[in-house]
Amino acid sequence: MTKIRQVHKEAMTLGQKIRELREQAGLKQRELAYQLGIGEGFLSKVENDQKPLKREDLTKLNELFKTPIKELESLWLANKVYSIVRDEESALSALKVAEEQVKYKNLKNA
Amino acid sequence: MTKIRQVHKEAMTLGQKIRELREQAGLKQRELAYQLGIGEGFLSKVENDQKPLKREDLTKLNELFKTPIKELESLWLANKVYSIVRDEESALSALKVAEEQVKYKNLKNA
DNA sequence: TATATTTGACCAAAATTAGACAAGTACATA
DNA sequence: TATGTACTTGTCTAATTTTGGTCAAATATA
Repeated sequence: MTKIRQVHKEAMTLGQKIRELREQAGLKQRELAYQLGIGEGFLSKVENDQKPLKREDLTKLNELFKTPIKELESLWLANKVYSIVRDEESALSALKVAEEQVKYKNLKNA
Repeated sequence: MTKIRQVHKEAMTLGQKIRELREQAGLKQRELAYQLGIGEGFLSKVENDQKPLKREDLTKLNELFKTPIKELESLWLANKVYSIVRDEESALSALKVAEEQVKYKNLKNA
């Protein structure tokens, strides 16, 4: 059994994911925005990753779209992380270090 | 030629690094704190990664200790990242996603 | 008992968040 | 061409968070 290499692994962001879900559900921005209790302009920015979404809203999205909540949360957190390393020269090495720290911590309280 | 596995790769934090440098230079906290223009209590927190250091202070540290500035900056940034993913369940996957995003961005403006 | 370090409580100032709102685009089509 | 619909974007703002500490008291440590 050969392992298939993932050739084009998409670097999906939360905004892209939300847009995808919304379109699959056939909703307009205004409709989804209404469900979330925000304005359509704001949702547009969220989908373009120009504004972060409140964390609680992930739950609402999850109820609407029945997508694995872990995925949304992971993308949400990734956006936060990315926004602080985005224009840093040492972005990649910092991420590696942080990763080690997380792993190390997980070991300790395992 | 066999690849040697790194058995105990140190997950060094900025605080640990600063303490190491300070002790190697034979300085007391109060002395280094004075050089940096901060109180000893604050430096203690910095060394224990309970408070972040101002970024400019990295430069001062670098002048004092002649350590590669990139390393300090990377650790400094890593601390910021770690502080936001620290108690998140999806910390690791979020870091992976963020990493992909950084790589993707680097590709684009390469 | 000194000396060194840690910790908790507190704080002002600065930055970020979570939006609203209006104006601007894009695009289809009557 | 004009019009409508969907989306984007710039500017503004109040409220909240974070930053960058201080100081005194509590703990090591020698």
